[in-house]
Amino acid sequence: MPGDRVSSIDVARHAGVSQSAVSRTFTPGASVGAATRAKVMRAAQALGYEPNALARSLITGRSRIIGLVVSQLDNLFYPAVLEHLSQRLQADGFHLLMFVADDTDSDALVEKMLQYRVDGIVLGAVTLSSALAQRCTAAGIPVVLFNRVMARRRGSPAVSSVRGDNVRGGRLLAQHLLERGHSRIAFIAGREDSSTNLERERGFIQGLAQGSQHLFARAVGGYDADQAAEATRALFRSRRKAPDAVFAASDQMALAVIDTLRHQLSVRVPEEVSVVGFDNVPQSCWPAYQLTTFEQPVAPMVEATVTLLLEQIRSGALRSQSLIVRGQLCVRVTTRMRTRASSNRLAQPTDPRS
Amino acid sequence: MPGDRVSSIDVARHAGVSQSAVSRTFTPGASVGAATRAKVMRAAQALGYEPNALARSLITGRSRIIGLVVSQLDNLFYPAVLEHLSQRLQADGFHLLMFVADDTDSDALVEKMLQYRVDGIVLGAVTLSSALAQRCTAAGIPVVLFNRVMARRRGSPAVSSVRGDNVRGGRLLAQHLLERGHSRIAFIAGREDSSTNLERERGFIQGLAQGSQHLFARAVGGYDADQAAEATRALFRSRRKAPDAVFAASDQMALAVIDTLRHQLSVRVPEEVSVVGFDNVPQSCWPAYQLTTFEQPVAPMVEATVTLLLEQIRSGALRSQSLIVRGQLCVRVTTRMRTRASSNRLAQPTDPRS
DNA sequence: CTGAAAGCGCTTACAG
DNA sequence: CTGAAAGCGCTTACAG
Repeated sequence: MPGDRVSSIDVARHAGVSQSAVSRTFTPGASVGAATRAKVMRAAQALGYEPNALARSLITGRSRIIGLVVSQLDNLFYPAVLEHLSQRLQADGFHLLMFVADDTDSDALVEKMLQYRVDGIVLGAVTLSSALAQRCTAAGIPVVLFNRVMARRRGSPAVSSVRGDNVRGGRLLAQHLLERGHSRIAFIAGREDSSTNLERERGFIQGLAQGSQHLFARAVGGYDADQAAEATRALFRSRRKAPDAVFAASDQMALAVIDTLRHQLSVRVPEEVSVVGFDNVPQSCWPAYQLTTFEQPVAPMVEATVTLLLEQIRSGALRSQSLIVRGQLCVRVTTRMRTRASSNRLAQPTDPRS
Repeated sequence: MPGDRVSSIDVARHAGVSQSAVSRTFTPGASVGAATRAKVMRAAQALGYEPNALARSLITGRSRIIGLVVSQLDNLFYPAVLEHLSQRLQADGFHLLMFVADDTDSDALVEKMLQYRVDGIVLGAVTLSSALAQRCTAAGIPVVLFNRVMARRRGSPAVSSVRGDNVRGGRLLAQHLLERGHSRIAFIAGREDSSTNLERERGFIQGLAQGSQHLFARAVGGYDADQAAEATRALFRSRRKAPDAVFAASDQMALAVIDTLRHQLSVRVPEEVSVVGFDNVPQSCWPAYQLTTFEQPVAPMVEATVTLLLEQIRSGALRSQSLIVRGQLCVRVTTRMRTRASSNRLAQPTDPRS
């Protein structure tokens, strides 16, 4: 089989130079004479030589592999993240090694990552316990939590993280709903143990409080479309006690809420009920929805993650840093227009649009 | 830093055994005495030892890494594929190394994959030229094309592939539209150079021909939502010459077609126009759409891909095989009900549902 | 079952 | 600039 298993020694022999010369030719920045380099390149070409990155890693102690742990790729937010992250890393000569967290065997997962001697880790799995991050940090491998933070515990080292502005987003969403004159505002939570949900809910409640309101109703959707639909049915079981606005902690859930309202409960959005989400996933601007939401900007979040990671890899020192990436409110059409009396107390539950 | 850079020699010293004994303890199937194994395990635990997979790969000649080349993760079909594939491979002790094809530098991409000594490659990028597959095959690395086939050229070796039943799907979709009494049937193509589009269109035209019809109109959407929307506007520019049914070569495009029809052109689906797609992506069964489509079954396709790949890796022999995975027609509500006269000639363009 | 030793394919001081 | 040599951390015949 041509091209199979050719090593730098083969190339050296073919070119009539030392093996070191071959290595140097393929090491950026190493000093090789022009003539030598030319001979090596010719031989390499002829033999179809590619340096063995595994052997190189063994000696340099750098694999240029970043471990990526994901759990729910069905989350509409992640495909774009994955593509950006992979691309961005690739541009710097790093590549992602994928690990899927199955909830069950997170120990085996860490072991595998350590075995591959990954240079760094991006943790994008909601479900994963902080133990994983701890263990990798203990092994001296930089870890960046993506779209989540770790609950601080006494004695535990801090772990770097990059996330959207959940608290501020929640607050702005609440303000927006208040401005639009809503007074029966419900919240559908994501996974209750997740930092994203905690922060979004906190911000939202703060925002409501600024308008002297509190949550009218609350249900749990677990960041899952089916659960969110179920939560919606529960919230709207009684017409009399139904909310006039819903904040779902993710776009994924918000879209399910809208669908359930429109197609199953025959409730008009936004005429009868306003719905807002969080993330600004691509689907949220589909014409069928045009969801009002708070953006988590993929590119800046990826950029921040890569910066944090590479900075630690290059310096060789673990330095914990929490980055919050600013996003903005995207007002579209799933929230009704302003009522004449936009003070909360006097808000009219009717639709002023038409 | 604890746990940093501990090798089998460190463990051997700590346990008072030879380095070979340590290696054997971590090699499934190797013969080690129970006492030795226990000592080794204890020492390994104490030192936080994990065998270096890179060093192992160097000597075994197997990296247990599969290169995955993707190009458009925005395609709604791929997130599920990626998750399944990664999970399935992980169960067999393999992991995916991600490569994003940027259209521009596919040579550098192949080089990188060869450098990492991947054991196999899954090519999921539409855009990538066949040259890539050729080169990897030439290097003795098993390649499986996912969701595409390579145009056969004289002298070029065949490359394995796994795909859905595009031709049959296209034909069944055409039959379905004919049964529903349509007579002005349009097609919106994906990327015209892709094998998926070629096959789906061929099957569709065959199906129409069986009902003595041919394409009423044709436009190109390039598997892109915006382009598909544009194509829809072009197709429906003149009400008189507008189609009464549209087959978009992917669900992604079909959903965009429906949105454009409903929200921009005020055309009712399915009352005035039926729309069908291809893939059966998760979004196609969202209540807002309930798209009639032809399924590409993710799990079986992934399973076939893994089988093809691992079989070649294990045997060490490249064996080209083309697998077509059966799917089924998913009839939902974007196609109108049967007309009384279901013969094509006499089909009524009115909606018989209500 | 166990250990000593060779070797996988590289990088990188060390001399020259 | 160039080569000889050591060594990264493993696996695996080869003896015993």
